[in-house]
Amino acid sequence: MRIAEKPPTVTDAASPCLPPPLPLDDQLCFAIYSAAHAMNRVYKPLLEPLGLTYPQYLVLLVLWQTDDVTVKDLGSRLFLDSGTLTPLLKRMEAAGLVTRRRDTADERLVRVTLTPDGRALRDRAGAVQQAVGCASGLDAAAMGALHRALTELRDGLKGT
Amino acid sequence: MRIAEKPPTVTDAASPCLPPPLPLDDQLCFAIYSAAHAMNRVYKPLLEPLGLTYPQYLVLLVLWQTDDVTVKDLGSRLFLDSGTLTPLLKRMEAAGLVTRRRDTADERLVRVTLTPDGRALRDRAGAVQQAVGCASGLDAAAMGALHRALTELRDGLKGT
DNA sequence: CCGAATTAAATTGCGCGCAATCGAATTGTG
DNA sequence: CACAATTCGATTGCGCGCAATTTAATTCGG
Repeated sequence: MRIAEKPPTVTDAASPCLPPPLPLDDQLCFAIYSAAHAMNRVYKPLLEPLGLTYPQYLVLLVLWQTDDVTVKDLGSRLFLDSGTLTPLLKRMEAAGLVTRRRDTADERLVRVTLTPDGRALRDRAGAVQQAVGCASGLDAAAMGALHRALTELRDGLKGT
Repeated sequence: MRIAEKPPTVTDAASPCLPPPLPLDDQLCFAIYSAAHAMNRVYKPLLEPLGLTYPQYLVLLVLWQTDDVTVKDLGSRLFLDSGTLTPLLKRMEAAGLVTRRRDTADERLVRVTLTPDGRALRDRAGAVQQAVGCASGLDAAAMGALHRALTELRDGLKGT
């Protein structure tokens, strides 16, 4: 079952015991991979004036919704672990955007909170989202369908 | 769940015409971002027995289709640059999967070719793709629609 | 021809992303 | 209470991914 139309160059002989690998451009994984990088390349120049990387922007999205969360909470929301988040949060703390301190009741937990500077960046995020939405070139319905399909795929893969 | 004291929303009043940022889970960029990482997490244990990372696997997908390509060709097909590909290809060369040598006619070019070992891995790639296809939990039609939408999005973002 | 502009890779530096491991704190069990 | 198991975060090591710069080869303009 091919995902896209038959590619021009490669001709598959009638299926042997093991099928030969699908060509690159027919594979869903590469469509996701390359779209993710393309998206990151759009965000990068928009976030640079805010002094943010894309993952740092995601952390702020969480904190703007729910301030004062643990590293574990952040990780479960962003699907990242402490190996990624700890140094990232330290850089954000050094930049004055968040504070990190141990929970007094349970000293295993590190609670992450917004500083006024981190909270202030919220105002400039709307323009970033708007710019990316325009750049996507998709209408709202297509974006919605894409969003649902990707979320379903991600959650399906997670269980596996 | 903390008691919600009203945050000092000086900023909301400051720019009333700009909408507040969408929540994380509503954003297409995060759906793509998290789906890409989920996909990578599925591939990793499947590729590990082959001694491959996912980007290395993508390089092989290109070479299995078209052997003997330049680094630049690889980059344009995978949307990667030499800063990523050069060390990656050196690791693949060290692993005995590809050879890298300067084009005799134009010494600026580095031509990448499969070794017998690299070519042999092709047989084991079909099983990997099959396993991922099953893990996705999507039917062929949904995968096809997703593939088309992502490719359109990626190419739309590229021009921007 | 010769020098300037262009092109292709390599290199450097930095920020993820994750597996594996560790140490400290907490919880569970007898 | 003791003590094993669990949980959380930090740390280490490695492989991307990309911007910026460098070096070498080629092409172009005069």
